[in-house]
Amino acid sequence: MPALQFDLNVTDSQSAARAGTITTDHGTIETPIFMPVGTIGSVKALSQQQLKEQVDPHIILGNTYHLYLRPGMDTMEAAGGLHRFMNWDRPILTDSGGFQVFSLAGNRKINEEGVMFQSHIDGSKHLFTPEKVMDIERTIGADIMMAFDECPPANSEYKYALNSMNLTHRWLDRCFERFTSTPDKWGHTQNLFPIVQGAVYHDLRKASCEYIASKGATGNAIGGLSVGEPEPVMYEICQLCCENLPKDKPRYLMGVGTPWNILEGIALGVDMFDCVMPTRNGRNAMLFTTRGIINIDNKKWERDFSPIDEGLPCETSQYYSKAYLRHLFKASELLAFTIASIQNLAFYLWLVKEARKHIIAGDFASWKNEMVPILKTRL
RNA sequence: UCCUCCUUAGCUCAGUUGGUUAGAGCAUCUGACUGUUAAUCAGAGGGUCUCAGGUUCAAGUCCUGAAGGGGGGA
Repeated sequence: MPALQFDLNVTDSQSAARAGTITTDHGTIETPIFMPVGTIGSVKALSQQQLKEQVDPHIILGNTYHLYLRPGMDTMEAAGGLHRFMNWDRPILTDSGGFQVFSLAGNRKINEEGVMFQSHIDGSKHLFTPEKVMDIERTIGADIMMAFDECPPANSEYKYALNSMNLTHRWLDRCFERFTSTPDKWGHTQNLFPIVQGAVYHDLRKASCEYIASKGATGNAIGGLSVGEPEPVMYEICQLCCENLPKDKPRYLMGVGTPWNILEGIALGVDMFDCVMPTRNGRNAMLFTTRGIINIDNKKWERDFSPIDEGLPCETSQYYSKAYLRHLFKASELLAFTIASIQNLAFYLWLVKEARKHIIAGDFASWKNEMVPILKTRL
């Protein structure tokens, strides 16, 4: 079965930004792309219909750790995979759960074999190995499966980062071994993306990129960023990684970020992004708009009956006023979460689409430099 | 027009045998949130302790009276 295909359409003349097309069995993805996070088989607060009609993302995320714990693989198997279970016919990418095992699980023991951890739901003990994670991601039916990695904190010392990176590389070998020896589970092609680690150390990052590139995967990810390091460091490491990863394969910067993080990432050569920020912050009353950031909880919006974001081509953003949305938040109405999530996701998708247009037009970098201060503005 | 209970933050209420600067929850306001354990978390503002006297070194707390309110009895 043909693997995922990446066609590089245009490269920006002013920066390392590029526009491409990823083709999967569940449809094409135009890059650069932002992928909404749907951890447990749902982009929180949105129905699949709302997601398609109001946000229209080419691809969404699911999470191995969360889906494995609930509903569990028996149900996933019986459902015929996540696409059928949630009735989503576009591509799905699954994070491997490495991030969760290290950031969430209370008790965990890591060794060469894998990670022993306790469920945050009922405290039950589980073992994740690279092989097991591959099996789970096969069963979920992800179009893009992420390798099982260790995500060390930003302030890791060199020795820890080195050992962690080497372990991630050895686990990567095992991921590929399992991946290549098992068939696509549900009739569509599945891909495995490896993840660069190495914390903030240049030599480690470079070595990791080379190792990851040697696997010849259909796409590559940059992990271990936006985990507490200063923004300039994040950009610096991101640039180093982009320069050392294959040009002809999509590059995925995991977990990033703010709207300006995304534009800066695109300028450095990143093609794919995901982040909980638009949905989580949206549920906490923070709106990302074409004019800047709004805390819709603030009293200043109490009688502002203008549309939520006049500059955004999204029906929901025009249909409801700021004052009404503020009222919904103040009254703890569930509709608030839906509207805010639609606004933020539609804005993120609009942002990467605009970026793509400007890359193709050849003026991405100068457009980006104009946009960043606007995106950071507090309204 | 007899008895009894109550009155403390916007709301509902804690406040010890009188003893630092009268507290909580909710509400309000303001932040935070980056491969989702998050409709979460943090901070701030807000009080003539119903009013008027009195006792005391010291009164939200004890005494007297008034006002408003709840309950009960002729």
